[in-house]
Amino acid sequence: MTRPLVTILDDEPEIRRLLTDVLEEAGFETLSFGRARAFEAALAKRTPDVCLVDLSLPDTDGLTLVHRLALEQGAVVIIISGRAQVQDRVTGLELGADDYIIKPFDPAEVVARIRARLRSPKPPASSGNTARFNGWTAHFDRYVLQDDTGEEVPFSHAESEVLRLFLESPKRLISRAQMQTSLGGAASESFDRAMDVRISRLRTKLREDPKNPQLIKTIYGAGYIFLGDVTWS
Amino acid sequence: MTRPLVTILDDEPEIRRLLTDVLEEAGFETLSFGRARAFEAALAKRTPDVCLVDLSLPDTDGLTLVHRLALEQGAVVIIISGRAQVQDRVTGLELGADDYIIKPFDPAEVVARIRARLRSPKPPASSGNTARFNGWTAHFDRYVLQDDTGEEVPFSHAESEVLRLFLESPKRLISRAQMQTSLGGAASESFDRAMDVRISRLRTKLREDPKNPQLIKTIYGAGYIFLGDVTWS
DNA sequence: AAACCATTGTAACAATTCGTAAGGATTGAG
DNA sequence: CTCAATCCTTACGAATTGTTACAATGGTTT
Repeated sequence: MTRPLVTILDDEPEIRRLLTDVLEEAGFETLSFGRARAFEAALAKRTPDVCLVDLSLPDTDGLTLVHRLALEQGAVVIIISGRAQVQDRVTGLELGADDYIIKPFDPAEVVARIRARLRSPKPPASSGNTARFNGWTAHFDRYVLQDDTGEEVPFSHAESEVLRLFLESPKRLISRAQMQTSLGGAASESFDRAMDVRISRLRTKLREDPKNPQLIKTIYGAGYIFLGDVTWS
Repeated sequence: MTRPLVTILDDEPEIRRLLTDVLEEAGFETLSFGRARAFEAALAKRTPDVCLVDLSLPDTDGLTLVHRLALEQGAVVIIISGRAQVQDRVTGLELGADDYIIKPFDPAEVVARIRARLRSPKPPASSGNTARFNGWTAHFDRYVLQDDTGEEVPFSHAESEVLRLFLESPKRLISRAQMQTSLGGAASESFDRAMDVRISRLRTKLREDPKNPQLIKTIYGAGYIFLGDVTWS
């Protein structure tokens, strides 16, 4: 539970198994995925400390994923790739990866490099932490909402996940299933009303009129739409 | 702002010249040495930001040097070695090196890896043991916190580890798992509550309001964020 | 329109996670 | 060995979040 979480994203099951074994042995918690979508779904549940990513994935642009991981999530990102070209390594590192390991790799070296990265912390996130919308300013670094008069309303981590999802996709329908996977991962099978409760609590903090919400609108049978005009800074 | 200083320690003149050229081109200041003794003499003058070290040096034990550089000087240490054995890399990284590049190397990759390391600045270890933040000055050499009025509050070693971790990564979510590895890392199992206690004591010394902490914020289920504006010196 | 079912809102409760006081184990100095 | 300092462990109260239950709402059928 308190061991560092390492996520493995690679489409080869053998690689996943090898890494899982050696990392568990080394005292890490592991989660492995073969597809980027499943991986992203799990991200919100618990931010991993280290992400091992293979770039040659079938269903996404790996470099974009690396960029988002490194900058927004603040995780240590290590690319593991069969592409041995120097240019690949350089661009991978420039995009924010913390290390680049070439296949075939030695498991012991992977462990050593992970440990080396965990020793030195990452710099503070400089941007992408604040969003303004309709009289509110959301400070995701401080977990605080600020209204026009400067009054502050704190929000929790669970609420921040929902709010961030809305603010990243304003004026677009977000289905319940989308939220579920985006926030809860492969959660409980029986209906997860936790999402509704999160949104309910968020609405309260945004001082929405329950009868006539202006910002978070419910689309019966489909999902939710966030109707604010969002500016990130 | 001055350009980052990269020192090159390698007994092959050609390698030194190649690295010097490419690093100067990339916007770094460089100093190169063929012997460890000359290198150490130069250390006293100005601590480099990055040290490129070849392990197979004639006049010293390279690994010891790496260890001292990494721990005492707080520089980024990158080993460049012809020894390709995995075990060499693992021990090099475990001794505190931040990266390990194998000869023959591509200059562009060396530059990319240096840049990647400089993105996350290493904590100043022996030089620069003082950090200022929000009305406080932390003296890690004396284990003392000083407030604006000059009043001093001593803190213990355990507290200093936590505080240092926070001051190195301000405004970033730090997971408990991350803390565990950063603070000694060994697999003491029920470490979880001890961490809470450390933070609790630190908060008391920083005179935080337990109901509304301004500096060390708890993110339920996720970790902690230190919200100070930190300047190291 | 009324009746009916599906979906959503939310209050109340339970489970989980966190804060911290108190006591005991460990370490180091004399 | 004793004492003192430090730090881990334990234990219990507090805060946050998920779950359940039921009311309210929207849509559909009769």
